[in-house]
Amino acid sequence: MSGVTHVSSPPETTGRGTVTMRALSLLGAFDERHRRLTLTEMAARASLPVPTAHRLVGDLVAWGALTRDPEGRYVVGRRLWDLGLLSPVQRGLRDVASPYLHDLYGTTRATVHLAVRDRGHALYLDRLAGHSSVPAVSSVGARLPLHATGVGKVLLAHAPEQVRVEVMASLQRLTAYTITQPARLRAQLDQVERNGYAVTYEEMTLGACSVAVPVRRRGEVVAAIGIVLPRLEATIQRHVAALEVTARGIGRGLDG
Amino acid sequence: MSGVTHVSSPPETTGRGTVTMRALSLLGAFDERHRRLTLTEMAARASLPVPTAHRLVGDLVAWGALTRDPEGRYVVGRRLWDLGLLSPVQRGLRDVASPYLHDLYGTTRATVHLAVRDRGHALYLDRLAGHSSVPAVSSVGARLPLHATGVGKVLLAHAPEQVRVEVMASLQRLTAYTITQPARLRAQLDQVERNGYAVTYEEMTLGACSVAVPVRRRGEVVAAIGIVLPRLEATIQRHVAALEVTARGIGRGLDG
DNA sequence: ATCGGGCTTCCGTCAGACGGAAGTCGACGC
DNA sequence: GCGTCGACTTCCGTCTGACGGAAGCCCGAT
Repeated sequence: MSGVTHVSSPPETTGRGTVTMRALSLLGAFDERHRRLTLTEMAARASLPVPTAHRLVGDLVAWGALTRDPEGRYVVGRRLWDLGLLSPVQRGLRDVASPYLHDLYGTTRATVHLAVRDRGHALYLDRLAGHSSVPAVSSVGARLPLHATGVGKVLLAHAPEQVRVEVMASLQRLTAYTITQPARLRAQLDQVERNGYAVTYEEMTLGACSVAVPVRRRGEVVAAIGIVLPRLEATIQRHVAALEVTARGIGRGLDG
Repeated sequence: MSGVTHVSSPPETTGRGTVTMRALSLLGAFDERHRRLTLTEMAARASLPVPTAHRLVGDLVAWGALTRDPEGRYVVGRRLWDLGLLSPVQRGLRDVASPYLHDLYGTTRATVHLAVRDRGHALYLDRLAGHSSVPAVSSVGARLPLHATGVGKVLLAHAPEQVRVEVMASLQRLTAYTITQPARLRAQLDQVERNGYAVTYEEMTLGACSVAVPVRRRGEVVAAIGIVLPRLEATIQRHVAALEVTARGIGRGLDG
């Protein structure tokens, strides 16, 4: 470790693109809405001629980045799943937090979330949902808006001003209760910072409220945890207490 | 979907290898024991000249397959994590099973495992461990031996004869209680098949016993779930009952 | 100041990528 | 059955972008 300068950011010659980039763009053809693709579809989504895609995909399959499902469609392979788990995308955080979250789930029996901020979104790192939990849109790996979720508000309240400005610029309405006025949101964020917790009332999904608190490491907010409930009533304080215990546990775990 | 023939398996010209393969081999340089690598290390592990690796890694970083950590080392990037989650590596199974497993955890407060057989190993797809749970070596994505774990024995008992033979050929000793005699193991597997559940007594890790049952989909064993406890005593039947309820739930969920 | 290890840039050579065209395969309709 | 169609796979002549040794750079250690 020494001469760490920087990888020359891609000049993007707008030409053909390197072979590597082309191969990667084929992987990029997969997303939440496209988990199974035919060769032709992949080629189209990656803007590559079919024979070229065919060659590259051959390599990807040989290595295990892709596999074919029973119908012959291509799907993301096991090897990428393995690699993904290796990613330090907050891996330390997930590993440390996991037992605490399960304990919390055991206590509350509510859907539990662990999220970090990824640019202008809340990135869900873990999610525990029992069977009887409130149905929710979240899932591990999902990116949800910062302004309409419990963990999102916490993360936003502790984000740099620049991020807040960007997010405020387009507050998408998701339900009748979504906060779409920048001023109101800003007021809430101030409260979140003061109170140390955030709440939402059906702002993301009807029938789902949430409470969330920050996870701090050496004082700095590194993540947020929250629970989702059908309604909050007067139970907020109790939940906040449980969440805070958990958050402190995780914070300590991160240092150890 | 039609002319599904087959991707010509790599003739492996033993030459330089395609660009794509080289890029992938750089990703392959990462594993559980090498999560953070310098450029030079990656190049060495992939048997590539440093300047070549540098160019390829540049692309991988630009695309998001790799990132640099604060110290300048390379680590698996967020985008691969995303992709990995997309992998159908039993994704349906994990998604369906998740709530059931959480319920089971809520009831037993023991470490809960969900695993499938991957060749001669048990591949752990999910793992719930509370804080007070028995410390265990397992983790999501891990591959553990079939002969020394609860879920492993279940999966092995329902595996094709060929797999059983292969596994029997080398029964690695892990603790003083690991079963290393093929005959004894085979007798146990017969019992597992008859009884419908498997148990282990500190065969993988000292201080950790386990009970496991198969998850069936339309009669066929597709996975196994199990719990880990400090000891089993006379509680086996109760745990088996809880596990079976869960397994049936998952099995039904898979069909729905 | 000097050294060494690792990262980055250069650039002349040429291996290997490229992709249009043609061949194959299976499904479907008549 | 036969023809059509869509999708996959193979071929192969062209030529581009990959290759990697050498040199330069940067930083920390001596």
